[in-house]
Amino acid sequence: MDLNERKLKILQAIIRDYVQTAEPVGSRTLSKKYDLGVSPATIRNEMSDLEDMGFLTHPHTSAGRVPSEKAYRLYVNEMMTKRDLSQDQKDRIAHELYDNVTELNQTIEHAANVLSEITNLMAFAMTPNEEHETIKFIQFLPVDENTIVLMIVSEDGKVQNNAFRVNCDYDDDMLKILSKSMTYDYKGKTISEALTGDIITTFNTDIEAMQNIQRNVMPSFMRTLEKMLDAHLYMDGLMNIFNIPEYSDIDRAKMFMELINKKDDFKKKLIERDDGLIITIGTENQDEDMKDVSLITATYKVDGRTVGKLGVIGPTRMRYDNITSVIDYITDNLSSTFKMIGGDGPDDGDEDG
Amino acid sequence: MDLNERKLKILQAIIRDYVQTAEPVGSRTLSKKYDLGVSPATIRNEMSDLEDMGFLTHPHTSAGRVPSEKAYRLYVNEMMTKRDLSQDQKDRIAHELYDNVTELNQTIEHAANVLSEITNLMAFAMTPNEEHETIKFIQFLPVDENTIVLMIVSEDGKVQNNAFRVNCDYDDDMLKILSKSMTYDYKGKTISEALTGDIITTFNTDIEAMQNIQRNVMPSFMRTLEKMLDAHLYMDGLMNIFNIPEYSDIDRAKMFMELINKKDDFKKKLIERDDGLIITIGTENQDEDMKDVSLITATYKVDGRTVGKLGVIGPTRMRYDNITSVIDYITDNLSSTFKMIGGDGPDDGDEDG
DNA sequence: ATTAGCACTCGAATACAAAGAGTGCTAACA
DNA sequence: TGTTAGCACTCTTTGTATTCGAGTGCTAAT
Repeated sequence: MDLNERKLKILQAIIRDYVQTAEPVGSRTLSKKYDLGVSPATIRNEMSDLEDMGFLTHPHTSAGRVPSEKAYRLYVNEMMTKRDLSQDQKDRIAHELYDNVTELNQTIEHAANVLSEITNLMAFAMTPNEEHETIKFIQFLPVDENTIVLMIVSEDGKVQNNAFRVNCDYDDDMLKILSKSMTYDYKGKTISEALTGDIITTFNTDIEAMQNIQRNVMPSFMRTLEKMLDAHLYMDGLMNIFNIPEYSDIDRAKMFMELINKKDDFKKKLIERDDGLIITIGTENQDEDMKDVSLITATYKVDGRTVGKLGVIGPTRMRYDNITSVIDYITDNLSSTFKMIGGDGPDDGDEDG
Repeated sequence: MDLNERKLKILQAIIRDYVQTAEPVGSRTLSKKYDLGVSPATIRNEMSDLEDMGFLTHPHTSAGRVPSEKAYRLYVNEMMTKRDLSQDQKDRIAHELYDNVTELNQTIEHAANVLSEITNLMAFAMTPNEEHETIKFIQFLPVDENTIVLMIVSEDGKVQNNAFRVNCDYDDDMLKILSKSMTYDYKGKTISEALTGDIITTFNTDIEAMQNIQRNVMPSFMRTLEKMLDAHLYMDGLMNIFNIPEYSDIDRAKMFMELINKKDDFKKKLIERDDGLIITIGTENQDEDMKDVSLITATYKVDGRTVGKLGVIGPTRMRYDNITSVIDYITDNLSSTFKMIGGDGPDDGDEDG
């Protein structure tokens, strides 16, 4: 049996229709709605073949056909064409990503937001994983006699601060010396390197007190580095699941919510995925509890380096063509936004693998 | 007609039962489950009276009785007794609020988390509204030739930073002078005062360039102040709604979600509420779309000053006694935690209204 | 004043028939 | 030989009684 032109055309029509209506598609409706040039009976025969080939399934005898995962995969690989975004959509995206951009994280949050609004799905965006980010400077600031604020700034201008308490004496000058010494030693190192603990700061003035305060400060310093390393995951469009027929059953809705509510797990899954535009359909996700959702992720770049991911998650029945087009557009725009924010001097230097 | 002892006892039993089961309570089940010492027929008569008095309603003729808002209000005002928390609950709360506490915000987030887990409702916690918080110092730090990081620290050690771009020349020393001068002028002022724009910084060295950079920096400074002022709202336990019978209908679940998903609106509602433990039941909420939920909020304090709110939201049928006890316990513990973090030197000084 | 008894009500569950959408097969047709 | 009309068959959905049960409200007896 051969996947000839006509079978493809019929399969495509079924996918289109099912994606839109979420109802099994029958031969009669198909022949009425789409101009296929053959009778329902012929379509039925072809459908039967397509089912034998594994592209369609049958909820029960007297129902229409539903595309299988294999069909979606074929569609995504072979039949899908890139859509142009409407001017309105383009404007909305540009508005969210370019207007009033002061902070990286805010822009990424906006990206998740606009993606969910356009696709009507649950969308997410992850901030860059800072592993290869280099430290620019470190500063300790006194708040009161036992609270210190630590601030770490990376080359790209990302800031992480942390207030913590210590149980030893210190004064303004000591913190200044500490800041200076540690900046001297850590500047240019990546965060991962800093976290190994191999870097040891020594002081010209070998006052006991200096070493003491440093010892006291190190745990918080490490924790702050860890926090800085940690990618932040923004999610948006949770509400959309209430409009998706697949989740009109409260139990299914719950399962879906549980899946993405374990944020750390979900983040891990995202980090593990390959770069570029990746589509995994149903059981293609090795994860048992993702076996009837599809996940689309893409990476955005800064200075040609892959830094963050964004995407959508939803039922396998989704508008793969529209969604991938939107994601493409957003990642492109994000990347150019980040060229703007993230230091324009292209410090094209050593990037260690 | 008089709300005698027996009526109260029956009403209380009905409330207890309904809160637990979410099913209308009949006279027969009531007499079986609770030791009221009277027959179902008597209970029926009393129920009828209670209905006339507005404490019970009747979904339909042949159903049991359901407590009205008025009944819940009576229960909350008169019949409710404070519950002791189980040791397990106390331990969980202590664990979340005391262990590994380095940051205020994290502790508040944990408070929302543990509150939702214990009550099985949607819980929230709001960071202090910083209106009366005073500024401790202001610091501008260079990142690269046109990106500056601004950091504002309050007396209580809260930090807000912001990276932004400016279009004028500056160097390290200029930013140092700027930081020093502005700190001199703003130190001790509340954030609201700072936001009025009445404070004008002048420079000893009247170099043109200094004034120029300050002009460039002010908009971001103001925005950062605003951000600092903005209370952060943490929510937790959204998933719980899937286990609440009232929201087993997908449309109701959606309505509820929409209510709390407009985070800014919700935040505003919370800020507007009075201090202390406040319970509003159903239509007692002036808000139309909150007419069938109950909202319980409480405030926690730092140094005797009311600073933040937390609470739960859910169907009017909720365990008011358990919940208020838990909230009481958490706010007490939060307050003492914040005595710990927020500078132990009691700087009992001028607090301007 | 309390309670047993009983008729009555109304929603929920059950059963069953009819309708409708769709398939699969067969035979006729171009 | 590929295509199509026709028809029996399947299975869900919808509608309609019918029954069941929990519960009320009233009355009369205690």
